[in-house]
Amino acid sequence: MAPKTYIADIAKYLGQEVTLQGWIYNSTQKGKLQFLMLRDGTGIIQGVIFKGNLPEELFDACLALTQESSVRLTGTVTEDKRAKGGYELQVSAVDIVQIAAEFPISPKEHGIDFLMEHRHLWLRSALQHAVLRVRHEVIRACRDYFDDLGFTLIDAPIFTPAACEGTTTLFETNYFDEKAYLTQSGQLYMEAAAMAFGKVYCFGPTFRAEKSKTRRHLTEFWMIEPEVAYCDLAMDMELAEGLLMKIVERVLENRREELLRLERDLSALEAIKRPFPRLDYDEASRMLKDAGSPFVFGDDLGAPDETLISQNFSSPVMVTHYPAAVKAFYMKRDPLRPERALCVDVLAPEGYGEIIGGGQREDDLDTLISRITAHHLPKSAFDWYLDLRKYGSVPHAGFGLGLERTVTWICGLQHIRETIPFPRTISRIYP
RNA sequence: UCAGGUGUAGCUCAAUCGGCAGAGCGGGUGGCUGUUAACCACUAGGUUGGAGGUUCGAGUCCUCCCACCUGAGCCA
Repeated sequence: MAPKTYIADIAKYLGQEVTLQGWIYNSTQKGKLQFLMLRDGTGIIQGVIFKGNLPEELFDACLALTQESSVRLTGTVTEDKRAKGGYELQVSAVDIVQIAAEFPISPKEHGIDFLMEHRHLWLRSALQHAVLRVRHEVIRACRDYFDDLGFTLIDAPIFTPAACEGTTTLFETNYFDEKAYLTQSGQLYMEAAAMAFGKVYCFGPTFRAEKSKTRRHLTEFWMIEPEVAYCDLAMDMELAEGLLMKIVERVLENRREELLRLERDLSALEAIKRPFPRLDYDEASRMLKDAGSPFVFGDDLGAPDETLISQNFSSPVMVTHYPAAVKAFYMKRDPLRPERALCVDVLAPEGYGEIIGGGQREDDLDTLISRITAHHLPKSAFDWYLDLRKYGSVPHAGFGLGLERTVTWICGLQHIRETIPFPRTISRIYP
């Protein structure tokens, strides 16, 4: 009985007989020869079937193998320059697990809507493997980064009683005949956790019911949100900068092959260096005005403005001190310029725009109460949050990193939707 | 919600001025011992997004509707 193995480990078995278990990625016949491209999730290898080496009925049975049929192939591993990857399997036995029905996704071109309609099958393709493996690496880098710094992972709830930020749209659910909402951010809960554990982060899904139809938006996306007690804006920015460096270093170290398959320009990632450029809102405004943007001083930066600024730098740009009026109620004001918030947005380079938003939180009870009133938020829903300012309030800060936007940038993709296994957008909840 | 665009075979797309509904791929059948999106021959495959209208005649023009795409606003 030949040992079972994975294609990723095939080099160890050169000259030996092994059994591989997988699916037919593509196949082609040439008379008495058949070539079966087998994938098993770890890689792809070509199986060669020659009529003279097999019982005739087995050779004929293999002719019936369709794309994505599941098979166990047993054969000898050989080296062959003619094969992609350098190795081949000289097949001696075939165990057909199932003959697949006609697979909708052929090796030829398809439109994005068709592919998304078949997302559950599209995941089998090489490019989607590459993107989702980079996603996995980014997640691992984030978790390792915070874990190594002594942070505690504290999961935030997904059902929440009220908006974290009053302006945006919430998904409403019926929670035993009461209204509940899907979370827009774990931040307020992380503030509670930071007062308990000092350094914390959460990593979970986030929901926004905004009717945004752009390549940067999903209705369900994942965020990594650290929160640190006794932390000011400058320390917060150091933390964010370190996280992004860690992500970039790790994907360059471990996912080079996937990035190259995605035709990512690696030099753009290799060019990223600390310290990242830091601009305050006034400097950013001047840059936009010089570039001829219709930007109005006092407004939030629009998507084209973010693109314009980030294109001027090879590393992510940190834009700070936005007008408090355009930011959330919990942002702490700059004591030197009370009309400004102690906040930071990090814009990814190459025009990718905002991937991080964060800053220092308002830690004074009375100020926070007046902000909640001014924003017309239901105070009763925030009683627990206000308790954090009553019982040992300290300066603290944190940020949220949008995972899919980060992966879009790292992979150099045009659109965010391929960076999550099953995207949810305003027009898609299937499959 | 607003602006622009698209909708034709399973998929990707053609169809001139309003004049016979087409190709490639994929599928099926046959051929080939080195294919990489193979190649060659044959073959099946259509409610042109939907409903009205104009016309001798509509994939094409008009009205309404639907779906999707790309942006804006909002945001990560």
